[in-house]
Amino acid sequence: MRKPNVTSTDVARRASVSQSAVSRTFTPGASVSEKTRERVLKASTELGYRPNALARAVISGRSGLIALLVAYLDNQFYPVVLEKLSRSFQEHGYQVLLFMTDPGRQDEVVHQILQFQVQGIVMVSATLSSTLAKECADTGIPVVMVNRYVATSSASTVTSDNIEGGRMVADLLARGGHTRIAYIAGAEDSSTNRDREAGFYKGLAEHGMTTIGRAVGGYTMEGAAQATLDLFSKDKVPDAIFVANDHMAFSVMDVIRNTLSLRIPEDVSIVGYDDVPEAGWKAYDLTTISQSPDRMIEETVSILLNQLENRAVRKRAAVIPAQLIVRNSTRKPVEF
Amino acid sequence: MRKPNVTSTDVARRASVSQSAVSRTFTPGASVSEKTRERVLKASTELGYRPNALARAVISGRSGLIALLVAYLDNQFYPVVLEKLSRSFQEHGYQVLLFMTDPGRQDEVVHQILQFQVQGIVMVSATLSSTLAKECADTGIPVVMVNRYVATSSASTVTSDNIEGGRMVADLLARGGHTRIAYIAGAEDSSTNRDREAGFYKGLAEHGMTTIGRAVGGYTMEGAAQATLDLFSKDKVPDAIFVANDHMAFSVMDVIRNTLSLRIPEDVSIVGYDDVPEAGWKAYDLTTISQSPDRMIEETVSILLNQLENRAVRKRAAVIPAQLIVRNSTRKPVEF
DNA sequence: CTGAAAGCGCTTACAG
DNA sequence: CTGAAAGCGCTTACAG
Repeated sequence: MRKPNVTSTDVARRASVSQSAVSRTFTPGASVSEKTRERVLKASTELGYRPNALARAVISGRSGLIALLVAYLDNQFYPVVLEKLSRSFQEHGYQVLLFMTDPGRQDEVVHQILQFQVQGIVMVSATLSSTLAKECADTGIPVVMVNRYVATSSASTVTSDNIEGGRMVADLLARGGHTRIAYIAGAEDSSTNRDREAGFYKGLAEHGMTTIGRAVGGYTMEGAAQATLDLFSKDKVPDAIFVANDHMAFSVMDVIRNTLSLRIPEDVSIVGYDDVPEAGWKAYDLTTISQSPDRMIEETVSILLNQLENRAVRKRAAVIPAQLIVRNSTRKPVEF
Repeated sequence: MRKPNVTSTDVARRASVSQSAVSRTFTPGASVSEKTRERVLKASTELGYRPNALARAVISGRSGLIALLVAYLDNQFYPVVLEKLSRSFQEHGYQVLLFMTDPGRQDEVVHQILQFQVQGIVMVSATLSSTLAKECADTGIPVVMVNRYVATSSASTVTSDNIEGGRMVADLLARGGHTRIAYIAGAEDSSTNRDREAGFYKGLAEHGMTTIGRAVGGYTMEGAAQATLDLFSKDKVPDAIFVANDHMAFSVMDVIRNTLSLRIPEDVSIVGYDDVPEAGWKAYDLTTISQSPDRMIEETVSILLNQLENRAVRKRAAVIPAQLIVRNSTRKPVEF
């Protein structure tokens, strides 16, 4: 037996009150007498009534929906962020509309998003074309990009202090006595890669050093494996590699140990970036930089909710301090 | 400059047609002349009109929303499933509403879900109380539980053939010449654990064998680490362990190698379940059972969409064949 | 093919 | 506090 959808009118009839009274009962802060409220609640339970959130959204202009755009989840950093973000929005009374985007097809997806009257958009490691960013801004929908930075955009950004993070890695490797340092890049066009690399070179320069090699892994494990082989096919092989993120670093470590039969950290030190859960697993025990996902999420939610409540607020760019996590994939600096 | 929301009426006015004509232009299959359509489209572009999907949902009774309930994402199996499911629903024209649930608070969450008039619910490794399952059934909202099975429920289920999977593991270990075999369980009350364990014992029995020990890891890495220490603190230590899932198996392997200083597979063989991406990483190279997530997702989407289109369809229980993936965490059977 | 009109389920001034 | 009424943006018979 399938119940036809129960509406506020049905409840009103049963409780012998007006439809408005039913609506008020389910509107926090609306004025209803205790007696009316009780009758409405009783009738609602009996009929199995549940307010239609969609109709409410249409009339109130507040959908309670936040769109979350994610490009891929194989790098464990994203599930972590996704889970924390979702929980946080839920706790604040918002629902999360999830969109998996393909690079390049993001604009198409955003069109769908806008149809659903989302109140805000969070993009994780994905960037919005400037046209679309403007479109959102015009519509008054705040956009926060997490882990990516686009200068021209009207969107807010939340990123780790990638430049400082890169610098810290350089410092650790330099003080560890490494002399043949290499870098494995992520996607060349990503702001995270640019900043981590820039900070890394800056940090090396402070020690009067530079890299002996560079290869591009494109943020994939396969790319990183190939990049590693490339670096070790040269005359001068690295004694330390900074890999643009942990996800690639695991692949680099596997190749170094299993294909090249070298020891970590005795022959080569490896440093990653992100401090994803696997970095703490003993098989890798990877020295890395924590992006402090908790703080990133906190900032993201706070920026977005602020903009929802006070539409005058301008975009913001939050930079979360980087934190060095020293494990055993790197030789210890002498001072340690 | 913030555009006020553009509505179909605005477009109608600009295009000098009726509001109905605008609506029809955006309704696939509705009858509009080419001339009208063009005028509407032109006006829409000029004004930046986008149909309000929420209003459409209210009137048509089809929200186009599917709720996805996930309990946690730290086991990489879930992000994989989540990503594939989302993409598949998107491709079929549905949007995904994501809910992270806490065990025990699932009913509360489902109440919110129902308010959003979702057309279907997919629960990944989460179970619905029977009360709530009935509530959904009454409302005519199909529910599919992935990776969990509840006999009494009116929900459809999609699971790996966990019994056969467990049996295959037993067979592999028995034929590998192991004589002191142990089992590390997941959450005792989960159907996946029950079935994997039952199949495992059944398979051992076929070889006239049984286990020498059993410990409970509760599907967490910490629990699995402790379970491993417990098993190795007995007089008779295992030479093979079947761990209820890969996520725990990684922790087991770390403890065996780093804390107990034993070799895998020379001293102990390890088998997991799920074939998550990390199982293929060389540092673990874990023998495991693939749940064939692609096929699980395919079944899930197909069951749900079928029920949406033809409400007469009853619940279904799909069982996906298990597939043994032999890597190097296990001693090879003599026949190999 | 087209427009006027009714209606989806709700919120929210408005007047009492 | 309460109800009648207008209205959110849309779809969909209905009559032409």
